[in-house]
Amino acid sequence: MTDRTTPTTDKGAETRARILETALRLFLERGYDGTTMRAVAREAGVSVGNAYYYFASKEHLIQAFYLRTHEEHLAACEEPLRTARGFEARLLAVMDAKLTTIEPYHRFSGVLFKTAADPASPLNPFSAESLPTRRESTALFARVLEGSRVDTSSELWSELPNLLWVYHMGVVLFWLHDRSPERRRTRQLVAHTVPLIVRIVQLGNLPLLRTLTRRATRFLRELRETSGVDAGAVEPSGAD
Amino acid sequence: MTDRTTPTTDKGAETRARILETALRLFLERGYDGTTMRAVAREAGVSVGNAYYYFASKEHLIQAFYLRTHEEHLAACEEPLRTARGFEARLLAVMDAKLTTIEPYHRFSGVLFKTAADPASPLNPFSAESLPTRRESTALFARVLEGSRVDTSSELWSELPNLLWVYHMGVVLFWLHDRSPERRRTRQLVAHTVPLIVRIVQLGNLPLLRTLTRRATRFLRELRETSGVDAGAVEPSGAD
DNA sequence: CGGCAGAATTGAACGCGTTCAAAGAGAGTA
DNA sequence: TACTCTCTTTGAACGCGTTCAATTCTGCCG
Repeated sequence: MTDRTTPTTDKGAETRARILETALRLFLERGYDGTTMRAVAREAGVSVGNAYYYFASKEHLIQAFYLRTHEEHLAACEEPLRTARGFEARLLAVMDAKLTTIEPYHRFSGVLFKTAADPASPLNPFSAESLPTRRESTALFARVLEGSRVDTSSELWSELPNLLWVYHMGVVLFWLHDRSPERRRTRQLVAHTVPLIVRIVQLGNLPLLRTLTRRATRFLRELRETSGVDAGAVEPSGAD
Repeated sequence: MTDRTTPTTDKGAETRARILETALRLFLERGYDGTTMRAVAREAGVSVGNAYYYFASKEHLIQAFYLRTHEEHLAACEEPLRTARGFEARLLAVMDAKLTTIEPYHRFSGVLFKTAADPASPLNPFSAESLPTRRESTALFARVLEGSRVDTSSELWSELPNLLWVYHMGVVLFWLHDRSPERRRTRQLVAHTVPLIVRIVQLGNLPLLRTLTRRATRFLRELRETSGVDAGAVEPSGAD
């Protein structure tokens, strides 16, 4: 959860929202380190203690960002996933939407990732706390496949949504370190790697590579199942 | 660099070493957050200000850890790389050495990675500040290839050391989140992925896959060259 | 109306990482 | 010895995130 206390009164909910909006605004204006909890409280018209009544820490305010971009990304994918046909076009659309969605937050994304990378942080993408979000993301990639003409008999089929999620995390990692204007290099990375992925998935069905694919798939499943934070194999038909 | 000031006198060098050793000991005893700069200074018999004279920040003390494990890893690879033959055996040996080397630091590795993940941090593996270390690592993987019987005519040849370095970073990332006893899951990951990598490299030379390999290689090189922090293509013969 | 329980709010205080003006120590020079 | 320059060391002070005992607000019951 993002907050320590879910407000029970309307007034409380309003205070909480005011603190959150102020924090997000200041983060964008001054960056994470440049924003103090005292400043957030002052500009929101409350005391510091009150901010901590609704948010357990400064990091938890950042988490609100993460959730916001995630939801924006889901929304931005709706239209392309309804219209686009073919694996490549659909994957490209989803990745493009991701980069467009997170672009405004690049300047302080370092802090976001910094806390997200900490295995103990609730922001960590592998943590139990962010499991719902991860499930939604994985389901998104399942939908990418669903509308594609990818051979569903492939051994890789059931593991592909998870693999694509990992790929997408890798792209975000690259994006974080991308200092080129308008994140052109990340755009290039996507433009080059998406067709590559499409080709590899196709090739995975060749008789020559069957054994390799099977071994890889079996290991991936085992890895997922022995993990404490399994997002599950996402069957396109079962995804919501 | 790890320090702000390189001591010019013997006494200064001694003080610096005492602070560093105390810090590393306390980090292991109490963890990163449990260790205060005041405690480090007290136990080292100096003032807080003095600690900051030699180390720009608490994070810079952590960087000493990183450098230490890196050097331990290089040393641990010497013997296997002299004796082991074949791509698979050599890569396995290097990865095994890595996991063994970093194991003692797993309990506070979260903090290490947390700061390392920040693009602005000097600890960041992609930063200019850690370029020398990255070069050494990449050269290590070049040596893995050097003693192997991998077809050097492969388009992939010159990019492989960099790719293996990225693979090795991925394994470390996995390791950070691995809560299994003795990091068994990471060991499994290596045991399964190393043979997979060997196979893929071999397959990359098949006529059928030539085009794919060439496209991938060209993009990798371009990516590396347009990057501000290029570790360079490491030719095995030129590696030291 | 009075009283009360729980939610909401306060702000002083704590411990932390970090800074900096000032003082000390030591070596070279006249 | 006295002066000076640079390297080293000091510790009080600053601003930060965070905590918590105390207070105020709010709706509800008798």
